[in-house]
Amino acid sequence: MARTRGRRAGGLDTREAIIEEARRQFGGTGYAATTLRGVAAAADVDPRLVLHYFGSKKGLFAAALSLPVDPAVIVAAVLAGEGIAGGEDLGTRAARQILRVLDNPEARLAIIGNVRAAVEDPEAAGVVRDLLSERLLLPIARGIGVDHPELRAALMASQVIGLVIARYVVAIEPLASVGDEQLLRALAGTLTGYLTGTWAQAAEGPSGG
Amino acid sequence: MARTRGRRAGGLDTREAIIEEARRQFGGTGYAATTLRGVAAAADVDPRLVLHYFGSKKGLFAAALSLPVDPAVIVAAVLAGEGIAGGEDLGTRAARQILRVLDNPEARLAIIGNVRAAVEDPEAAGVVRDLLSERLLLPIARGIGVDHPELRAALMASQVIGLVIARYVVAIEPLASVGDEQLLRALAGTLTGYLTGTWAQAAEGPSGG
DNA sequence: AATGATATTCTCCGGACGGGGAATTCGCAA
DNA sequence: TTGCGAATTCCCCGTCCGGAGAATATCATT
Repeated sequence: MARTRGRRAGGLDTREAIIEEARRQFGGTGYAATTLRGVAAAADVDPRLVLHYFGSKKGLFAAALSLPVDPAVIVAAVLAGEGIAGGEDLGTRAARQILRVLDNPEARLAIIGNVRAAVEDPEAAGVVRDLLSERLLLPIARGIGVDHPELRAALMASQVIGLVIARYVVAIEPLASVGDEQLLRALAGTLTGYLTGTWAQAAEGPSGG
Repeated sequence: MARTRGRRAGGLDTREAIIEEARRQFGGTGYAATTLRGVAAAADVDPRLVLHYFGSKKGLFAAALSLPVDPAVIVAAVLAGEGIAGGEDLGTRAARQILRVLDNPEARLAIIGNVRAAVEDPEAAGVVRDLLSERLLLPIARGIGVDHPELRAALMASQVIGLVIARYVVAIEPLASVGDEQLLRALAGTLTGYLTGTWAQAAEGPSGG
């Protein structure tokens, strides 16, 4: 607990410390359960300072959990296979990119925080929907010229969301601690099925039982 | 808004009305965002009455969102294929049962509420983990005698969780409004892959990078 | 008709939260 | 060395929440 009022001595970057702690708490406990007071306490700072820097709780959230990766880059990597050993199928490349992003602790916390917020708040849900489905997975599905690209993208999004929650939030074992190679193969199979499977044709019966 | 104090006239089942409204709110907005006062207001009742019946907010949650289906029955149905047209593979039968449960509005709200709560609260996460993974999907994986049943069950759980969130919470289109037949085929493929795929063998290196 | 149980409400409390006003102290430039 | 702006703190407010005590009206039983 700091005591003396006024500006602190030494050039410590307090603002960055607040952001870091906010990332940890938004990612670890969700939007609603994270309080300005809690972040401030953990960052050893007066709550008013958090507001001073970020204006509001939403401002803090936006500052802390803006994605440190560019979706377009990932899309290009998946479609072209650049920087990856050749010969892999599309689903494997997509799975590899997704797991690679989730391996970066900063990006992982940001993604978890956003997904958690999406479950809590409809507005945040829109952000996740736009980013994950429309900006990341839909371009991939469109890029390979398959039928029903939107549905395929949405299904992939569902698996990615489920993976994030099951592995990092609910922590279902042994999924939470499984090695990346094994997880990669499993996930690749699912994504391949969603991307290029032949299940997408509509049934003939109008309301068959 | 009711006004007169004391017991109401007529044999209306107020308790059931409260449970129904609680189910709607827990499922629709999550645990934290649901308030006793909000449920009480929607049920046209004094907040104290909710506490009188259920003791606490957690008590209300438990009463409202206890699953109206028995996991063991579903497991048996999937493993034996009873009541279902024969000749279907295991993944299709599992997918069919899952979608069937999600088609029941009461069960769906309960499941959504539990999944939402699992994302918010670690304790609720334990409940979901236990129910979905250990009581439902793990017995299925064990029942068919395949390797790594725990991992297969966890992966299936991740897809089910993701489906619930993507379809009903985040409402990603066209997944939210796709027909059951199409969704069944897509989901069946994934579950079959997780249940019987050959990806589960471990890599040879003990800690290879 | 009396009586006890139950359903239902009103009023209140302590605590936490998001946010704002204003004071204090430091860094930096003139 | 004076002064301005930024950083940091203390104190405050209104609101909402979960929950408890006590009063009142109806139901069920005798």
